[in-house]
Amino acid sequence: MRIATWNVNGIRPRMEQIKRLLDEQYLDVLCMQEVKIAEDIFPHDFFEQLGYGHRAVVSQKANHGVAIVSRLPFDADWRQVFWDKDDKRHVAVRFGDLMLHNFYMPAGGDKPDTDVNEKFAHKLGFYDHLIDWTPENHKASEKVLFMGDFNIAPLETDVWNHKKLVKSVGHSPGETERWSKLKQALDFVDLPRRDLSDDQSLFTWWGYRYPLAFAKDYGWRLDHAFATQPLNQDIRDVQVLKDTRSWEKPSDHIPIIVEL
DNA sequence: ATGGTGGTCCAACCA
Repeated sequence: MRIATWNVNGIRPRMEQIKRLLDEQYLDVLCMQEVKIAEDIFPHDFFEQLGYGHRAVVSQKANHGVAIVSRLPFDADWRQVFWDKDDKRHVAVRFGDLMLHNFYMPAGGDKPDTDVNEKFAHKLGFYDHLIDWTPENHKASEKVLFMGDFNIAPLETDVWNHKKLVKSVGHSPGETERWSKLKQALDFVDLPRRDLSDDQSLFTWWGYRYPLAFAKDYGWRLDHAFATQPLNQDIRDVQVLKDTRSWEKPSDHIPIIVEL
């Protein structure tokens, strides 16, 4: 079973790229973030024709929005609102004893200061709620997979320049501490780093604003996949698909694929 | 210290 996560940055301008990813990678399940489309006009027919007959969509007009599309039927779907702000950032599905959660965490605005930046307060509040909620709803002995765009680059080697970026939103101490607490909540394995040393850099996002960002490898690791220990036993391979960032009309994020 | 791009939707917000 091959499960992927990808922040597509708008599902409508990314239809060709999504089809290409599904075809080339033989995916069974795709978790998407930032679909940016009203729920009632989600392109269900497109996925139906590609063989993804099972879908769980939590989205809205213009911004945010998540979806899970699957070839395999799931037994149940679940949506949770965190920090009392229902801007379509979570959907989950259950395949037998496997619980799969898809998250799109708040980005957090420009300044890492909760006094002047409400978006940063929202980001920390969302994390705090999730850190409490996770062990209330799951056990470390269950098979749980958290995937998505968590908008935090936790390690020094998860950004292209730690010293330059340590006071930036996405890599500040208040954020990286919360990422670690979330990881500890169910004794999760950080899958993309499972077989990679912490001194090796690993990125999943290169911004559009500076056009040379990808060429110069000015990246951040914002997208994550966490597995509980029992699930980790079942995981055969983990891939980060850097190549997709050089496709025509790319998303600014790249996919992570987990094979069970 | 600043601005660079892209998506949504048509002024301005989000990232």
